[in-house]
Amino acid sequence: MALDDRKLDVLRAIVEDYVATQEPVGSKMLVERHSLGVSPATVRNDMAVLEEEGYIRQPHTSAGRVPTDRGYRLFVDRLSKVKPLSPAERRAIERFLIGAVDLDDVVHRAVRLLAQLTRQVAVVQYPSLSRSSVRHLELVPVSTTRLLLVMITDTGRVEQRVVELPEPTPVEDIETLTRHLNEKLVGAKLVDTPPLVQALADQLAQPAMNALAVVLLETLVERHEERIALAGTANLTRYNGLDLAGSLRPILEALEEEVILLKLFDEVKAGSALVRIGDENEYADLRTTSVVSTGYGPGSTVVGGLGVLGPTRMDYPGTIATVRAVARYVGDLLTQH
Amino acid sequence: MALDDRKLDVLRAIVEDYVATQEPVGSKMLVERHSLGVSPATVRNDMAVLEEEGYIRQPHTSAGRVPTDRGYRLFVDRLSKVKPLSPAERRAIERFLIGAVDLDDVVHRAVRLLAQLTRQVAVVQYPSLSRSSVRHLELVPVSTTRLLLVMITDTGRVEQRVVELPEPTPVEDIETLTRHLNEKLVGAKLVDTPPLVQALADQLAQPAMNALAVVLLETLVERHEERIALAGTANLTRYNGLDLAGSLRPILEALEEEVILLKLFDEVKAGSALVRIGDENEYADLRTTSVVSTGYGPGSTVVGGLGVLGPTRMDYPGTIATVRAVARYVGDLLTQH
DNA sequence: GCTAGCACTCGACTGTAGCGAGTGCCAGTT
DNA sequence: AACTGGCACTCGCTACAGTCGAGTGCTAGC
Repeated sequence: MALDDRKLDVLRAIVEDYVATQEPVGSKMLVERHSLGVSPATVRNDMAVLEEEGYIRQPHTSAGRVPTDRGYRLFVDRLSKVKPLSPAERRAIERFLIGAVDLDDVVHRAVRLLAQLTRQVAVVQYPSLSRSSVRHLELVPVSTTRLLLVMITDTGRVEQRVVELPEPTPVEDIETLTRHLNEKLVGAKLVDTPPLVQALADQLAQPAMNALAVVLLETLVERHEERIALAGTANLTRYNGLDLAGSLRPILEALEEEVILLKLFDEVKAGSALVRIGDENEYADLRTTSVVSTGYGPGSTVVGGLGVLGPTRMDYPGTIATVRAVARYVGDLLTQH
Repeated sequence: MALDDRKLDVLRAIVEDYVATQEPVGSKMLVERHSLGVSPATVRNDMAVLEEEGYIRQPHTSAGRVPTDRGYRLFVDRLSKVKPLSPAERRAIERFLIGAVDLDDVVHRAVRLLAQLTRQVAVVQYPSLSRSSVRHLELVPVSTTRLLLVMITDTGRVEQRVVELPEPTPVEDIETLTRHLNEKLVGAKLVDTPPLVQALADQLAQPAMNALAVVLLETLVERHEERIALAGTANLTRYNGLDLAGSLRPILEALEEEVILLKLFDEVKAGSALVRIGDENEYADLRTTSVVSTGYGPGSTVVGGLGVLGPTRMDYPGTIATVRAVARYVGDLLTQH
């Protein structure tokens, strides 16, 4: 059965009220607070239909209605209007991010800002290595058989690895190697480097280069080392109505697993927010939460993801607006650095 | 009044039982579970004295006794025997830390291990910059008026900063500068670098070097950039008997403040554990918790701190043993890298 | 198609009673 | 002098019954 406009209005009103009060909303309250132009009884009939269709449900027989995941989904897709950021928020974002001195700083500031503005848990992925390109490579001799490989990417990330050399190698050779590496690799996307590295190794046919190639290929490209920053876990205590051990612990545990967090950003695009509501989340432990995420990067490219995690009963329009705004600012900052 | 041996035995028994059961312990239980050789009534008299002296207290008139912060302090100082690590734990530590590939990896593994073994919140400070020395400096030109300063320390930390040059500087000059910097600074403790940098700036009297000197002095030395890794916040949900908003939130908030966490390691020494119980903590929000911390580093030097935070009712001997063991292994690992 | 009215449900809250772990004190024993 | 057994007392916890009220579904009427 198709839902007519009024039923959709009722659903919207239920979601908005429930998000605001965190209490099941009844028919009387609803007509009082929203000018729906009909009586509570009519609303009750509409509610019955909405419940039958699975958009809302009753916690107990004698309680008001609460949106289901499906109800939130409909709300997000069709009912919510975009909520523009207040000038105050906009200023807060600018002021907060402007003083960042390096990439670490940008990420840390962004994640704290996001947590503060949304009053939820914020997650920011560092610019992904696989999506970055090489700006500079440096080989630092530590001993005659060991050197440190330092790679700097265009997004400002710095990665280092220890390389064990198969035989003592004079400093001059290392310097030549550095020059060769930079000539070949600077400017290349990380995903495109493997053949280049291989070609270089074949061309030079030098033990040191071979060891280096192994490290480059294995640790930097295949096993993409991703990093994550997290903030606002204290906001989880705002969900009242959940017990400590039962509900909070699994969420906190999930938040400590980088693998899980990274999956949140798997399908993000720049500019538009991705919303996963309750059951739509891949991980069972996060099925009581919703995740709003988006991609960021210079222009409209995506070098990493950021987002917010909170109860399914969250202010979706506001959260979406904030997440997108912060992502845009972070992207802009990256182009400068 | 001096406490005789039996009263101290009673206190020890109370602490051990309370830590094990998390429930106030009464006189009857106590004589049943420990062979004290006296009757409950006698124990009650002893308890009355211990309470008068402030070592234990009654949550309610008709409840058993619970140790006070003062009671735990006495227990830690005089009553607890060192608990040696089980071979299983020892093996777990070795196996877990052995595969670490770089500093980040060491720190992350250590903090997770610590959280897992103690079932509490673990905190590990990255090797402090101010206590490290310079291994290598690199200047990477980004544009003609901007370059990236990368510093690698002997503990494996890599720090980078963007330097704005006052005027376009040719690449050759940058290379000379790099050579000079490394000649002067490599091997020096970071705290000792300011006069060296200043001398170099005076000697060269070059605009680029001056800009560089400012960045080096200000960001790397004066404002010591410290980093922290955290794990096991989910273990906070094990404290039952605390309410979400009232008790958990302030702790989670404190854990997100790097400044607060760093203070935990202010006075650590290598080899011995520092225990701060309840009220002894500087920050009001952590007055319901205890912190066991120690320093780590190659040999008996201290380059950073690590520790564990949990309820005042924690297993002090076990926690102290674990914290010290992990610190020793981390220190050893750093000497290898 | 909407509304007013009504009987019904059921969670939240309140007050009462009984239970039991634990205590303090005192008189008696070693 | 130190310890013990006994006893009256306290008080939090649980169970239970009763009341209240928000909210519902249904039906008859507009």
